Amino acid sequence: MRLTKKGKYAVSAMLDIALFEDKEKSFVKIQDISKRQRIPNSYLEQILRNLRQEGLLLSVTGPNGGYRLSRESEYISIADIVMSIEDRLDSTECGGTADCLLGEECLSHGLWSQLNNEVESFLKNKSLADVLEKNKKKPLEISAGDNKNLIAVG
Amino acid sequence: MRLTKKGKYAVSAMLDIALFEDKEKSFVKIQDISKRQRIPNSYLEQILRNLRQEGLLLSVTGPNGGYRLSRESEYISIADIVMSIEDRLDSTECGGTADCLLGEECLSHGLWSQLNNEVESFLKNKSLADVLEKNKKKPLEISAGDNKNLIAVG
DNA sequence: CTTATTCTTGACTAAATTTATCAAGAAACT
DNA sequence: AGTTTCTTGATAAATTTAGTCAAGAATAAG
Repeated sequence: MRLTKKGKYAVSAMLDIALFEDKEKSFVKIQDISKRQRIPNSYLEQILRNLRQEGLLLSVTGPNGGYRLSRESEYISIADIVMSIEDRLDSTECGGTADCLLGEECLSHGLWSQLNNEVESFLKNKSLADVLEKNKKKPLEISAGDNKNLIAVG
Repeated sequence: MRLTKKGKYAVSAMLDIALFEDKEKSFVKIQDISKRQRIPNSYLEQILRNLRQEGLLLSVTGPNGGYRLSRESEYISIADIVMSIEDRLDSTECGGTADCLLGEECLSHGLWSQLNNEVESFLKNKSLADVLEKNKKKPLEISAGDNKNLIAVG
C-alpha cells in the first residue's frame, strides 16, 4: 500500500466533507475544501473525481451543488480512500506477485507481504468517524477574523 | 517510513550477505550479490556504500575482499537497513513535523503518525535472522546447471 | 431561456524522485 | 607489477508525482 501526498490529500478532503456536509441539505464545494485544506483546486478536482468514481462520494452540479459522502463516515475506512487513489497499490514488484525473482518467490517476499497486510489492516480498521472522533476530544481553536471557517483537517 | 526499491534491494543484499558470508574466512563480493539478487551492479555499489557508512557492513578491498555484516544477523533489524537507505524517512510532510497546515497540526496528523509507528515497530522487531529463519523451514530448491549458486533472496 | 454556479473530463506540463551508470582512484593481496 | 575489489563523486535516464488548463455539461434561479 503506497502512500503519497495525493492519498493524504484525499483523506483530508474526505474528512473535510465529513465535517462540513449538512445532511439532507447542503453539499460541500471543491473551492471550500481547497481553501480550508490548502489543496490546489485543480488537483483536488482530479482527486474527488476518483473518489466519486469509486463510489465514495456523491455529487451535484450547479448552484448549491458540491460533494457529500456516499455513506456515513462510520462506514468509510481510510483504506477505502487510499486504495481509490493510489494507482500502484504495491510499492514495488514484490509483495503482491509472488514472482519477484524471475519466477522464484524471494526470501524477503514474506516480509514485504506481511508488512503490507499490517498496514492494510490498520487502515481498514480506521473509519473517517474514528479519526474525527479522536479530534473531537481536544476542542478546536476557532481564531477570529478571516480564518473563522478554517478548521485544520489536512 | 518510506519504502522504495532501493530499500528492498538493501534488505535483499543484507540477507544475501548473511547467507553467504563465511565467518572468520571469506567476504561476499558485490558482483556475486548483484548476480544472485539481480541488482544492477553499480546501483548496488551505491547501496552498500550507504550501509557501510551507517555501520551495518564491514568491507575489505583487494582479492578475496568484499563485505560482511558488522554484527550478527540477530542484531540487525530490517528497520536499521531501511532507515540507512531511505533519505526521506517520512513519505510526506505530515507525520513528523506536527506543523502540517501552516502551523496548525492537521486532523489527520495523528493518523499518519500512528501508521508510521506501526510500520516502524514492525520493522524494528524483525531481524535479518528472523527473516532467514522463516525461509529455512521450507528447503530451498537448488536447480541444476548455471543456477546452482542462485538462491532466491531478493 | 438566459445566466451564474459548480462539477466533469481529458490532455498536458513541470517538478521531484528514483533508478541507475560511469570513470577514475585507492587499498590489498600475490 | 599486476590483478582484484571496494570507494567516491558526478552525472544521466526513467518514472512517478504533483499540478494545470480549458472546454463542456448539468442544475437552479430569475
